[in-house]
This record gives sequence, C-alpha cells and structure tokens, in this order.
Amino acid sequence: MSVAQKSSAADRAHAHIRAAIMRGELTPGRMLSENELAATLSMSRTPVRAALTRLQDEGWVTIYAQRGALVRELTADEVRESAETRQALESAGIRLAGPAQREGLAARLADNLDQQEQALLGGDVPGFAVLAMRFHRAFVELSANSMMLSIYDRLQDRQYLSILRSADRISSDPRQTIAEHRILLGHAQRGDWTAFATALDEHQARNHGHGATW
Amino acid sequence: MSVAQKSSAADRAHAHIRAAIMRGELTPGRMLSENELAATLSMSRTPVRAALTRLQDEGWVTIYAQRGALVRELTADEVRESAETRQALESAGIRLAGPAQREGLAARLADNLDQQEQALLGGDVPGFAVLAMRFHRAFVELSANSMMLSIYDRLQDRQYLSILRSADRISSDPRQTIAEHRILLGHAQRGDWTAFATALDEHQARNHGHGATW
DNA sequence: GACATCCAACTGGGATACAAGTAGGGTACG
DNA sequence: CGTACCCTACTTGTATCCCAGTTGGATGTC
Repeated sequence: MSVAQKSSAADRAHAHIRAAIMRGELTPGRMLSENELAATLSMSRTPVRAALTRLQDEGWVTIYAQRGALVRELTADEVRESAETRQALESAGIRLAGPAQREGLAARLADNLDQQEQALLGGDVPGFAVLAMRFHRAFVELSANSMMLSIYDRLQDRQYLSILRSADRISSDPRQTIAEHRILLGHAQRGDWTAFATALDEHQARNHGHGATW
Repeated sequence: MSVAQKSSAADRAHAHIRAAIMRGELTPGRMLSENELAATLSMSRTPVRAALTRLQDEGWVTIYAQRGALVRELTADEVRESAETRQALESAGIRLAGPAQREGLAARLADNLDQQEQALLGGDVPGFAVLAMRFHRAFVELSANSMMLSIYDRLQDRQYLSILRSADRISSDPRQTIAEHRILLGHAQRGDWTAFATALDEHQARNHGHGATW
C-alpha cells in the first residue's frame, strides 16, 4: 500500500484547519472565514464548509449563522467534564478487560513508563505529555470496545492543547506522577486487577481539577 | 417565545430523515439519493448533503462516494459496545453524584417505576421501553456533566429501534425487570449509594447481551 | 446460452452564482 | 456634540451547474 490514499478536498480542509488549531496557529477567539480558508487552500467554499460543520460537531469551532466560525475556547467546565468522562471510560476499560486484553498490558505499561522517565530526564515535556496520554489510553484499549475508544480519542484529542499547557504547570513534580503510574504497573504485573482499579480511581481523584489525566 | 424557531433547510432535512429512520419508514439497507430527498423536501441538494454528512457522523447512514447514502444496520457488535458504553456512563453518573443531585432522585425513580407498571398493565410496551430508558438516563443525569449526558443521549438515541425491538423479546418477564428496578430504588431511598452502585452493576451484568439496558 | 463490451443513466463531489442576513462606519439631522 | 439612520462590505445559506466515477442493462460476439 505505497499508493497515497486519495482523499477528498473536504478531508484535506478538515485536517488542515484542525492541525492549525492544534499547533496553536489558530487561537480561540479567532474568526474563520470560508472565503479566506478556501483561498489559502486553493479550493472552493463547498469542501471548506463541510469541514467546518464537521469541526463544529467535534467541538473545535462554533458556527454562528450569517457571521462565521469561531475557534472555540475550552471552558473550565468543559475541561472538567471531559476529564470526568475520560476517567469513566478508563475505569470501564479495566472492568471490561478480559484475560486476552490483559495479557500484554504490563509489558506495554512498563515500556511506556521507561520512555516517560527518559523524556523527563531529557526535558522533553511535550513528549512526556504524549506518553502519559498513551499510558491512560491503554486502559480504554483493554475494553476491546472500538466505540468507547473512538469517543475517548475524540475527548483526549480535543483536550490536547490544555493538557500540554497543564504539563508546564505540573512539571514541578513529575516524579510523583510517575511514581503513581509505577504503582499501577505493579498491580498489573501481579495481576491484581481489583487493586489496580482502586488505585486508578485514587490516581484520577488526585489529578481531578487540573484537567490533565496522568 | 411563541414564534417558531426559524431553522435552516439543512436542519429540517436532518430532522426529517432522522425521524423517518426512527419511525421505521427508512429501513436499513435502503439507499438514499440526494436528488430524491431534495425533491421530496422541496429544496436543493446542498442542504440535503449537509444533513446526510451529519447523519453519517451520527452513525445513521454510510455515504458511499458516487453511489449514495445507505441506511445503516446496527451490528450485534455495535449494540453490545453501545450498551457497554452506556453502562459505563451510568456507573460514572452514580459515582460523580453529589448530595444536590441525589436529593430528588428517589422520588423521581419511584414516580417513573409507577408509570412503568401502569404501562405494562395497559400492555403499552413501547411506553414501557421509553420509561425504562428514562429510568437509566436518570443515573447519568446525576453526574451533572452535560458532556456525558449528550454522549449518552446520542448512544441511546441511535439504539432506540433495537431497544424497542428487544422490548418484545423481554416482555415475557417484565416483572423481573421492574423488581430489579425496585431494588435500586430501595437503595436510593435509604441513601445507601455504595449498595446502589453495586446493584446497578449486577443489574447491568444480567441484562448484558440483549442490547437493552433496563 | 455465456460472456465481454459498451453505453446511458444515474450517483455524489466540487465550483460557481445568487440570495439573504449582519455589522460597522459614515452621514445627516436634531 | 449626540443620535438615529442608512449604506456598504462583508458573512453564511442555498441553488445551480459541471465533472468524474459507478453501475447495470442492452448489445454484439463467440
């Protein structure tokens, strides 16, 4: 499959705008014009429009009738609600996990944790954030439930920026975070899934409020 | 606010098609044409297209390029995954509930249960199904988390038909369902939320597999 | 009859044209 | 100077047009 997947103009527009927001080029409060976007992307308004409505469904922008699309700010409430929802799915993932799913978990978590430590030693905060996000995503993967996973991804995706920002705030004591992660890993290695679930709840409760989940 | 909310043609198209699917007029496997829909709705293809893409995002149809939009069938896997996800959110709702949210719960559940029994006595199975859905939705409402609630609504909404269908299958022993619901109510009335959460888990586990959650 | 081929009638994707609504600045008037 | 008004320059919403891809039946061939 070396041939590039032919994508529609609408998909390209969606990816472009979304990436620009994630990179921080398009900041909240910025007003987007269909004409302007169409011009920079060398396409007509039609696919741009489709992309914007999709971005609205995904929570990135708000479209005001006859006025334009506004890049949305994540409110504090939204961050909190999103974190709560993600935690709910993580807990469910643990509960739904069967032996087959649990099989390779400990090894993967251990590997991820090593990388987390290396990232911190190298001062790579964004790298650490991504790894921590993957660490938690692994719990939802346990569910073997693609619907849950897609919902989770959407939430985590949308929070990417604020998670990255909160990384700075938290980096004062990242060792504490990793220590808690290591406790989870220990339970997983021993196969004590009840203790694992309990520890995850506590871990989440401790992080409750700052928006990031790790 | 007696004036009817002015809605866009795209919104009308979306509501129309979605309602037709929910009513069972448009059955899975049916191929929808933009031209045909535009004609029956007396509008151009443009708003119809917007509606169809949105319906695709919501899981109602699948759009095949240059061929048309297919009304989707709910696969068994999808029903199972959806049920698991809904249960995850219900459990989270209970856990997140504060005293303020728990306040009126018992009364509301009791009222709902009375209506459930009346519906069954009257042989109103669809009515019973709707009431049972509301019963479970109440748990998610406890979370005071609008994001969770909207995700839950979308899942429940999409499963509406299969839930209604499974109502027939289950109606053989609806008293058992109501009895379990009454146990939950009892815990809520006593304020024993730990027992409530446990009973909910068991209740869900018992229903696991038939797609409906009640 | 079986099969390859072709072609016409569809499909949706995108570009463009037009309609309708909004916001804000300039202007006339008090 | 303040205020109401209006007009212009935007915006999105919808309609229409064109294009490329798909499909399935008619047709020709063996």
